[in-house]
Formats: sequence, C-alpha cells, structure tokens
Amino acid sequence: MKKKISYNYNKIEAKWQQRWLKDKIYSPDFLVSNNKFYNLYMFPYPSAEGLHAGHAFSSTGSDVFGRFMRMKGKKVFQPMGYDSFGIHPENYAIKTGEQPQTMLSRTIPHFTEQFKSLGHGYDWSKSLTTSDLNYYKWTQWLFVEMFKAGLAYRKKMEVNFCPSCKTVLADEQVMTPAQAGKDPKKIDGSPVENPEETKVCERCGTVVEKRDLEQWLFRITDYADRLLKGLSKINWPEKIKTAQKNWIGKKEGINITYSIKKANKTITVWTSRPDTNFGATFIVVAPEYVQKNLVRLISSDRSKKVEEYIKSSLNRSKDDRMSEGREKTGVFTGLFAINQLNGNKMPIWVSDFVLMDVGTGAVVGVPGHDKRDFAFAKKFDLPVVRVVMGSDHDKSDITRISQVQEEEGIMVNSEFLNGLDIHEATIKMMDYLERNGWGKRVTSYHLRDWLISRQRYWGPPIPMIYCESCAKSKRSYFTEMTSLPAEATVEVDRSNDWDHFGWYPEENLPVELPEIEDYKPEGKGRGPLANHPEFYKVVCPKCKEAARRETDVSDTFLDSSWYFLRYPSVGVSRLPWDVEITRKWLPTDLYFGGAEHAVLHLMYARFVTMVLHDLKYLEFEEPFPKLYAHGLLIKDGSKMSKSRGNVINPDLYIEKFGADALRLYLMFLGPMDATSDFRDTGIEGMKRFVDRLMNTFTLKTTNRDSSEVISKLHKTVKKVTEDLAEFRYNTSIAATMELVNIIREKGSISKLAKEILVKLIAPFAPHLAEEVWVNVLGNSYSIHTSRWPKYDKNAIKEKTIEIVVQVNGKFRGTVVVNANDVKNKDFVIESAKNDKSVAKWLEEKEAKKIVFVPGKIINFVIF
RNA sequence: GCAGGUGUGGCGGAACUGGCAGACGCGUACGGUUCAGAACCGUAUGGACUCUUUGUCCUUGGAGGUUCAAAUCCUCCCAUCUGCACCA
Repeated sequence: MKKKISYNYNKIEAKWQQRWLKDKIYSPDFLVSNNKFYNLYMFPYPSAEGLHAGHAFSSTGSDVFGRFMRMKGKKVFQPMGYDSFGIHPENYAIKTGEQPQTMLSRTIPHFTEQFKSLGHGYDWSKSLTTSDLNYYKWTQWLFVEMFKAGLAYRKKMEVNFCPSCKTVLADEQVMTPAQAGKDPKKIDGSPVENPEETKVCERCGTVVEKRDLEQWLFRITDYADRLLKGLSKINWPEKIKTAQKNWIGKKEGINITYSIKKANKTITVWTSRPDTNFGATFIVVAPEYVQKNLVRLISSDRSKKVEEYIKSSLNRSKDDRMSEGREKTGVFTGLFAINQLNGNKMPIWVSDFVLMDVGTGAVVGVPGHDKRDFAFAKKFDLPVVRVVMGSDHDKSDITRISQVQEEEGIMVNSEFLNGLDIHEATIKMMDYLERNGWGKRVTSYHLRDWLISRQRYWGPPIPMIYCESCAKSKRSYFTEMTSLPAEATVEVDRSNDWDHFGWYPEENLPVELPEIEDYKPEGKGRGPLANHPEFYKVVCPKCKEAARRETDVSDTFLDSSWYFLRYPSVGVSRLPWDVEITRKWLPTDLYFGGAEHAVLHLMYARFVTMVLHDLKYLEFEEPFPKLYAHGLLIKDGSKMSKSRGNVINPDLYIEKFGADALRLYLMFLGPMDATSDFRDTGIEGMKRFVDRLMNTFTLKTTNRDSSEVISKLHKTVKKVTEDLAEFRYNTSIAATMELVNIIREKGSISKLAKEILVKLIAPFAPHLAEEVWVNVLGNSYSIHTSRWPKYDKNAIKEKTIEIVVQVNGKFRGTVVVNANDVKNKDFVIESAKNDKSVAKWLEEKEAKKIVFVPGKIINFVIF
C-alpha cells in the first residue's frame, strides 16, 4: 500500500501567497530593462461583488504565460488594476442603493483578495484604480491635450435615450429585445409592433428614443488611415484585425459633380461604382441635404410638399429611417441634374433612406445595379437602365444585372468600358471623370468620431469651462494657442473652430468629482453635476466674468485608453508616466484579453497612443504589438450573467479543491481561444490528478530512470515548452498527465526527473510546485525564479522506429526497424514484405509503385 | 446581405508542413478494497460484423474532387456562433 502525503492545499496555498508577496518575487526592477516582459491583462470593471469564473479563466491564462516567461529568464512585470469609473460600476451602485465610492471600497478589496487567492504573480505595488484622483487627474490632462491639439470638439448630435431609466445610453447599451433578454415595452404602454426590429434599453427593455444633444467628440477619423495601416505592423489575431478593418471601413470612391438644370448650382454625389454611371436615371438626396443646399431652388408649388416630407423624416430616428425592409418613401423636388456622360436629365428626389453623414448626403440612383435604387425606382416608376460591359468575366455583376432583367429595363451597351471587369472599369471611369473635371477621387470611412461625453455622474469631469461673454465676443482658445507642436504629423481640421468660442481648458487639474447624494441620472440631457452650482459656477480664466464648467463626464473608454502607460509609473506624482521607465518598459510585450474589445477599447487605446506619439510624449505608436484574444467561459451553454443566474464564483471551488486544481481545470478545458463550458464533474477529475501528481513526488527515488521514462520526460519537456509558447495549455497539461501515468506505472523516479516534472507544472499549479520544490525535494526557494528545464535531443531519439505499412493506402500492419535503417528503403521494403499480416495482403503480386516516407510510412500500390 | 470563425465518440477535446483518427480527461460498465458508502486501485469503453483469439468493414456536418494516402487541400451545399449592415 502506497503511503499518501496529506496535502492541505488551502493552508499551503495561503502560506506561499504570503511568502511571495513578502519577498516581492513578482516585482521587477524598473530601472533595468534588458530582458523585460510587460505582461498585460485587460483589467476588469468592479461592477459586481467579486470575480466570476470567467475572470479566473482568462487571468489564469495570462498568468501561466507570465510564469513561463519568468522561468525562461525574463523580468516579468504583471500588473493588475480596476476600471472602476463608468456606467457599469455606477449602475451596480444604483442597484445596491449605495454611493459608487462606498460600493467600490467594498468590492475592490474583495476582487484583490480573489486575484491573490488564485495565486497570480501580480506586482501589487503597481496597482491602479481609474476612479482614484491620482489616476483620473491624468485622464483629464489627456482630455486637455486632445483639446489643445484640436482633436476634441463639440457637436449637436442624435443620441439614444431611455425614457424609463431617464438616461442617455451608449450605443452598446442599446440592443434588440432578444439580446437584452427582455420583453420590449413602450413608455406609454402601447404595444410594440416589430419586436425583432426595435431597439431597447439593455437594463429595462424599454424602447429607446432619440434626442439631439450637444456632445464632445474626439477626431479619431483623422487617424483612420493610420489606424488601418498600423494593423499590418502588429501581431494580432486575424479575426481582431479584420474586425478593426471593417469598423474603419475604408472605401475608395469618387465625388461626381452634376450641374442642376436651370440653376447656377451643382450637386455632388459620392459613389464607389462610377462605372455604372451610364445607367444613372435619378438622384436621391437626404432631407438634411435639401435644407442645407436646395431649399431656395425649389419652386413654390412644390416646396410645401417637400417641406412636409422633410419635417416628417426628421422626426424619425435614424434607426427607424434605416430599419430593414421598410418601404421606400420620397418626394420629387422638381429639379433635374445633368449627367455629363450622356446628357441625360436626372430628376432629383428627396428620401430619408439617404443619410447626411454618409458620403455627401446625395446618391446617384442606378437602379440597374443597386438593390435599394431598384426598389426606389419601382416605387416611383423611374426608368431602370442596365449597363452591359460586353464582358462576362465578372460573374457577380452579370448576376446582378440578370436579376433585374427579369423585371424590366432598358439595356445599354457601354463601348467605353467594353471588355473590362468591374475593377478596371471603375478605374477607367474615375480617370475619365477626373480628367474632365467632373469628379474627384475621395476616400470614405465607416469610422465615426468618438463620442466622449456622458451625461452621467461616475466619471472624470470633462475639464472644460464655458464663458458666455467670451463666446459673444468670439474669443476662441485656439486663436491665442501656441502649444501645438509644429512637427505634429497629423493635419488638424479646424473647420469646427467656431464651436470652441468661449471654451477654455481647466488650468488647475484635477477637477475633482464632488461626492453628491443625487448622482442618479435624471435624463434631462444633462449630467447630475448640472444640479450643483457649487461645482459648475466658476470664473472665466480669460475675462474673469462668471463662467460655467462642463458638467458632463468622459466615457469610461478614455480611462482605459492609457492605463497601460500608468502601471509602471504608479507612484509617480508630477507626471502621468515617468519618461525613463516608459522608455524602458513600453510598449507592452503581450496583451491578453477578450475579443469583445476587438474594436472599441483596442481602437481607442491605439488612437490615444498615436496622438501621444504625435505630441512627442511617446516614442512608439502601437501600444500592443502582440495581442492574444482568449475565448469565453460559459456555463450550461450560455454566457454567465446575473440575470440568467448562472454566474460561477471561483471562491467556492478554491475552497473545495484548491487554486491549483481550479487553475489546471480551467486551462485543461479546451483551447485558450475557444468557448468552453464550466462543469463541476470536470474539476473533480482535475482534483484527482492533483492528488496523483502529489503522490508521484513521494514515490521511491531511484538513481536512474528507465529508458522509457527518460525518453518520455524529454519529449514532454519539448512538447510543453513548445505548447506554452503558443498558448496551447490544454495539450501541455495532457502531455504532463501522460508523463505522470508512465512514471506511476514504473513506480519509482529519480530526483532529477522529479525536479523537471515539478517545473513543467509550475506555471499551472504554482503553489503545489513551490511546496514540492522546497519541502519535498529540498531545493532552495523559489521555483518560480528557477530556470525552465531544457530537453536533451539525444534522449528523444528512438533506438527503434515503428513504420506504418499500407497496401493500397490502407493500414495493414507495422514494422519496427532499427533507427539506423530508417532511411534504407530496400531494407524497410523487405522487412515489410516479411511481415505476416502484410504479406497476406500483397498476395505475392508485384507492387506497381512503392511510396516510402522515411521513418513514417511505406505504401505498396498493387491495384 | 457582407465579413470572420466553428462543425471529430455519450461529453470536453487530441492529431506538428496530408501519413496508424479518437491522445489526455470526464462519464459509464465490470472487478478489487470496504460492515457499507465515499475515496482509491485495476480492466474495458466510436459503430457494425465475426466472436476463442487472430480479424474484417464503416466512421471526422453533407455531396463531389485532387492524391499512393484527406479530419487536414480544392469546389458546391448544410448547420451554427460572432461582428457590421438601406454605408451608396
């Protein structure tokens, strides 16, 4: 009967956690930068009482890599902090009926305790919390820098509003009822017509409304091209890069200008398919376009009808106007534009399916080549013309044409574009239009400017002051500004400068967020701070008249757009980051996080870094050269959420099975980047492995291992080393299990083998590994700063090799040959032929062909 | 509709540049240990046929194809997940 070691994991784990913290083994020296490894993990928002198993899953994935790197000799910096400002923690505080500050002073320490109990190697001396004054004063500084650089501006725009929660909602909080898991309801109690198409508030399921409000925005669109180009320089998953590419949505097109008949005016449309322009039969403009450009040209007999239409469209929300499958509406303006290509007269219509902020707000109608234009033409009985290029080597367009053909239409054959495919025809047409001065190539983007202001309480107050008297006398901050570096590589568009008359940045940061009782949003289009004159009543820094401080706070994504810059400099008080430390430790070496941040956070952080680079604050412009996107941990087939009641608290499992068993289980579930389901039975199995593993170290120690164990040991070192580098944690653990199984079969193991085995498991089970390393094997503390094992190539080499024998491609047996004979084709063929089970299939026939892959396979083709 | 991903036993998943499909684990069954249970140890475990063994055939969402050889490469479908979407 084997003697079993009694392993009190709770006690042992706590012991080592305290020792690691005391000895600061996870705190690197920031003045030394050679061999540094900045291992960043996406910090959580503490909008719950504590961590759920998903956090445990992803943070362990990050920690395993950090531990591996440390044992590979890197100086690893692995910080942890909290994204504690913003709507999520605020909503949670509202729910618990507390002040956000009170709630966080309870939850953040709990989060920290939980992270510590998982045994992660964080440098807790460099932790940060975005709602700390010491942090957010620099978030405000960042806003001021943006404003000074001309990258922050104000604009009246349509925003989402929940009439029940009385608050403005971010886009990401507006979803279909199915996504929100709610029954849709309207505020006045009337029935909801199309439940699948309506957009509701994530929290209460009320149908959202649209409101026009003044907002602060950042000119991220100025950086669209650089954000796109930068993607080719960074090592990110293709999936995430594609998401960013699509979000930026760069499209090459052309602005074509047509003259308006009987008017000394032109109309400009944007299109990506000018090659179809021979088929243009009408023009459609957005309602806003008419207001801005065409109102005076419209004859009095038509103007009433047009005005009515515009008014009713503008009452509709953008979502409503764009709702899928909605029947086209529109009104003829009485105006005509002339198509220079063929002299055709094109009636100008107004319709709400055309958006002012896409392209020029005017679209050329080519119903023979565009589904939407076709629907419009059918509805209002406009002619349909198809352009045939006399070529059939572009299938997709031919299909589109023939679909329309079934209905009706005139066909024109374009000799001009004869024989060209879409791409060639587009280029030829663009060249032609530009040569004649009718068009100008323009690149368009899907990316919109970043809406930075929130009419909420829990965020950094936007550090701006508005002075009415300065605004009246048109005093702009920019007219007297000199601090923008002359070398900034981005050309700043100042066309919106008039917006800034009377606005000044705060000179004395921070603008402290006052603690107020009435912090809940009222939904009047203003933040709760707007009810606090003691906050907003200030003196104008310019003219010393009474002025008003901005009462909006900034978006939580601004807090998280620069936190990685702060970590190494936590404790530095006069600067957001120390120049020397930053030069040594940034950019990050690995960013480990969830794919749900593919566009928002990751795009914003890249943008902010590029701006700071242009402002000469940083030497690099990509903050995350390597990104790993982990998968999702689900429970019973669906995402863990409080409303579903399937949230797993890791504490219970740590208590019952130990942190090491939980870590191993989470990493063994499946590939790190896949969606995995948490199951209780699985972790019980892992606890059995942990116990078996412990017992392996107390097996009889021999002087020499059997050749089988030696070979397997070195193979496992090779496999685990390679797999860890590629985040293949599940197969690393499986390989280690195989090794343990073989050792246990043998019943004894050398001390050296024990040391190698415990090192292999150390990144996954750091406490067990330390305990074994120090107290069972008697080595000096700590295993986590010891060197990763190397394997011996010679030990892996097999003396004999098994070669698969196939006949006609089917497995018919194996032959074992000496390693020296592996490349000897004739010898292997003879051995195979002599094998009984193979010979049966060869039937003494002569092989037509023999495929020989040395060391792997021999295939007789006899057919 | 567009873009990207995924599909392998009862389950989670292995399979490096095409070379013995199902590693490792869970679950299940039987046996051992036990007063009994838990835990532990051992054996078996894709399906069908044969059945004393040896063994044969089928099998990686479906249908074709390339190849001596396909889970892997190509074409077309199907299912499913995630973004974006009347974006001109």
